[in-house]
Amino acid sequence: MSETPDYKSTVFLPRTDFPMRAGLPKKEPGILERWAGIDLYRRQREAGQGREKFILHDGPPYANGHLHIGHALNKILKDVISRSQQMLGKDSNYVPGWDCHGLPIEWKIEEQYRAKGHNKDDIPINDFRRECRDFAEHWIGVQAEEFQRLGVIGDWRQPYTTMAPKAEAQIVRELAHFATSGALYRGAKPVMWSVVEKTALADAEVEYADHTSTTIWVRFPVVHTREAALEGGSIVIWTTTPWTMPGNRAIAYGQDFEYVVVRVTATAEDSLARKGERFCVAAELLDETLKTAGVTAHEECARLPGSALAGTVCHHPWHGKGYDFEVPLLAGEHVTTEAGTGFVHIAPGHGEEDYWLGRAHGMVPPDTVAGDGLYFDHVPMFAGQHVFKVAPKILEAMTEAGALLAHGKLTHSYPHSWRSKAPLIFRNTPQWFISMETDDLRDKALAAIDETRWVPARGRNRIRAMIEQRPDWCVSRQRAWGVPLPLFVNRQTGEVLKDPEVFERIAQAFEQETSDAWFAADPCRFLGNDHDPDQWEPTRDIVEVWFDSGSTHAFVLEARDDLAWPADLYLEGSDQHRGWFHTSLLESCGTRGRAPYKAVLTHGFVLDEQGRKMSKSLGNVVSPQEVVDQYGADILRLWVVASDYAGDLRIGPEILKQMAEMYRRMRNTLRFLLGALAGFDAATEAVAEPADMPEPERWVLHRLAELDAHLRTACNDFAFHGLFFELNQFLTVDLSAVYLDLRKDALYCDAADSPRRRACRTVLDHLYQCLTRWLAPFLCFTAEEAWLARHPEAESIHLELFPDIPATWRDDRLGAKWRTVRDIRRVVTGALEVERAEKRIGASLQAAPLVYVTGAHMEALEGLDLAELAITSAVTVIEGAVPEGAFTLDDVPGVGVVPALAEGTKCARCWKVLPDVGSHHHPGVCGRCAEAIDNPPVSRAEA
RNA sequence: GGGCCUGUAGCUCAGGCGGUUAGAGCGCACGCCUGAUAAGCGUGAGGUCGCUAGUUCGAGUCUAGCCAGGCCCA
Repeated sequence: MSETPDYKSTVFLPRTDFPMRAGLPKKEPGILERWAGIDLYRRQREAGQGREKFILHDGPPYANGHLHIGHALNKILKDVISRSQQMLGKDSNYVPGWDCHGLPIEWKIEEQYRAKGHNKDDIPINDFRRECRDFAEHWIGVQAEEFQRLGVIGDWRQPYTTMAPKAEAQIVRELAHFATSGALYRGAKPVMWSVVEKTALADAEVEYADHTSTTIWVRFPVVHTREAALEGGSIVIWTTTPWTMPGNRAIAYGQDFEYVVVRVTATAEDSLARKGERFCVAAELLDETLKTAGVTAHEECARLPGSALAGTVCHHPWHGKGYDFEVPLLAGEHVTTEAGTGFVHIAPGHGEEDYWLGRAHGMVPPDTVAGDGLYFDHVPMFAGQHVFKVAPKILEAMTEAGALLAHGKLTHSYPHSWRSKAPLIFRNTPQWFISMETDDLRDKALAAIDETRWVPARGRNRIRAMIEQRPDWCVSRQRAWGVPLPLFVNRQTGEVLKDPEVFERIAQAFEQETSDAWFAADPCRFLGNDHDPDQWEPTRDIVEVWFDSGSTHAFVLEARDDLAWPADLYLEGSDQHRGWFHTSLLESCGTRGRAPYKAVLTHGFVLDEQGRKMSKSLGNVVSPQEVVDQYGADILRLWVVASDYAGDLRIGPEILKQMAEMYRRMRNTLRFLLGALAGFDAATEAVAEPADMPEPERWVLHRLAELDAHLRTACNDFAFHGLFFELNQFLTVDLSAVYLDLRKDALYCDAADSPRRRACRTVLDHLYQCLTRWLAPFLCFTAEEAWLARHPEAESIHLELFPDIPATWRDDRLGAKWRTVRDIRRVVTGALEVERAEKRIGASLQAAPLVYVTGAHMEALEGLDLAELAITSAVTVIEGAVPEGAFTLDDVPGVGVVPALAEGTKCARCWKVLPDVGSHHHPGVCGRCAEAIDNPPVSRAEA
């Protein structure tokens, strides 16, 4: 017996330098450098010349800290969409931007001054603003680095910012639009006010905490009414803020509530109620009110609907003591019957809803409380007193007036200052508003909502509801860091100067010198010769930052030649229905009559693995920097596209591990393809037509055609998680477990130029071409790495397009046929597993089972070699009844497998067990292998 | 407190008009291979479909309420 040689060197094993382990955290920065080196962004623009544009307009993040996971989600999603549109054949130009003005930065700078012992008010305003500007500048640099590390491609050399001189200038022009149309007006609004810090607070500065308030039930004597039962009686209101009583100007009732008028017939000893008096409260709250007031017996005089109260007028309880006005009853939507009396006392200077209700009825809010919490000198009875200490005196005065029906204490959730923790008050302040009605802004916005595509569709309802009921847009802020409100107000008439030339002079100055010019320059410079500076007073407010970002469409999309207006897509978290989507819509509808976007995509929020909000105290915060350092940006990107971001999404250690697992499968598939394609030359080796290929190859091409359709749908719908699920399924089930597994034999052992092997390598080449390009928008680093591994001379996969899939690849009949084939295969592998467990076989090539099938199955196997499919050395297929004892699967009726060992000897080269092994001139091998050894590949690359 | 939304195996997701034992991949357990090898293949165990009522012959799928969580607003 001759020695059997080692044939391993004659087998075509995979050869590639593409490493199994990615080492992404180290590798990705190198790829980024390469992109910077070839100026990939610029090359993409050149490649996109003349193509249809796709403009995803970036919603500007706020420049004040490191990125968190929500930023990463948002930016990666934008990048993935932008890149996929580019590869669909468009010119997808993405210009990132930043929101720079506003409170959080102002706070930070204030804090720095305080730390140095300076008072903000002592600093020249433009020095202060300079520091804010520098601060924003710094964080823009940091965030730009962090975004780019995630693989986000865009015009990082010329991003936009809301504090750029051109942006500030355009914001002036946008405001001029509203000012000249008359939509901008000066009004008054109660704002959350801290009497400790003597300043208005923004929403973000307010926190809610428990607070104990004095509650009072107060009679308002009725002086005019249509209801006889009310004559001579009183309306009882309930409030938790007695200090607002001097500001009372009206009483609100619920239009649809039932009210009842009662006469008191008996009272408890300490009751403030009087026998014989009549008063009115909501029927639902009568019992509680009577109990609180110590009324022990009563009779009902009348029941009436809320609507009957219209036109009823009361006197203020302190009528005759300086409060000599009428207090009308008004229908109010915010009245509830959850607590109180069903009547809400209205102080238009001290509550948002009060203000708007008063405004709707032409009331001018009275000024009652100064910034330090003291009543103004002109307030009768309480001048100079502090609102937080006045409750006992109010009670006393009410009692004296005979108006107090009851009082108590209530602990409830109440707004407090974030800084001082002191309770807040609502205080009336003059502000500038853009009217929702004057110029039909509300109607325009609602119409624009209908013309916009909202993804997911529910976004439409959400923003619609907000626009329908939102009050006028308050655009002024009493702060320092922002675009100055560029208005001149007539000192006598209060009228706004509407001269377009003045606005343009302001804009020009801002464009030259930033908006600091407003504070530095003499007003004459803007007013010119036509207007007397003694008559016109410049405003000292700044523009609220939402107006800044709401104008980005103007100073970015319209201003840049390489972009387009309106945008194809705005894409932000669902909170932006109230934010950027909302203000951009209003701004654009007000100035241009339509939305600045054609479509709006929203994603949810990132939560931890348990679905909870991330917080430092819970210790469940996942930072993008950590993920990038530990796993790499491609893993984070995979997480984004594999998640269903229509709702909230979760991230945590286990989820990331799973993503890394999925990535491994993708990477190893690419690696296998690269290895198996070593030396493949499509020009000489490829099989052109599917018709000339074996069926497994045609089936894979069919699956690629299906996936291609799915990919294009996913890109157009901006929804990728279904695609990634199917892609993973394809790689795992179709390729790794079936096609690649069964083709290893042909790839490794067939003669280099066997038709079967050539067809297989052709398909592997298609697989490689498709997978690398398909993955490019998503796993932008790995796709590039895999692309360059095979095309070292190429510039970048990101200059390629998605491949065009020939229509001939799609074969739905074959797809159906293969579902049956796979069923049969499952029965065979199941049967082999039993043999394996019984230690009768190890490798499947030791087996040569008998497979019993029906006629239908026989048809499905037509043209196929079941042994090849099942990776056994032989198979005998028998059309006929399944014999007793054969292996079967419940869900594959009609198929039975009787195991048998393959006959013959194991081929030393291909490891199949075959009868002819040893009968050829090369010892220990089968006929095919003997021939393959004699016909080594022609090309050197193949060797 | 109000508006919008979410809740199917450990994880990510499927489950047209309500209809037999609720699916997949990953992970896990066990086994195989040792020519994709810190890889590959196979088999298996995992679910009161958030909870409770109701409609129905029949509900993960329809209705109501509740619970938990998220976003926005107060």
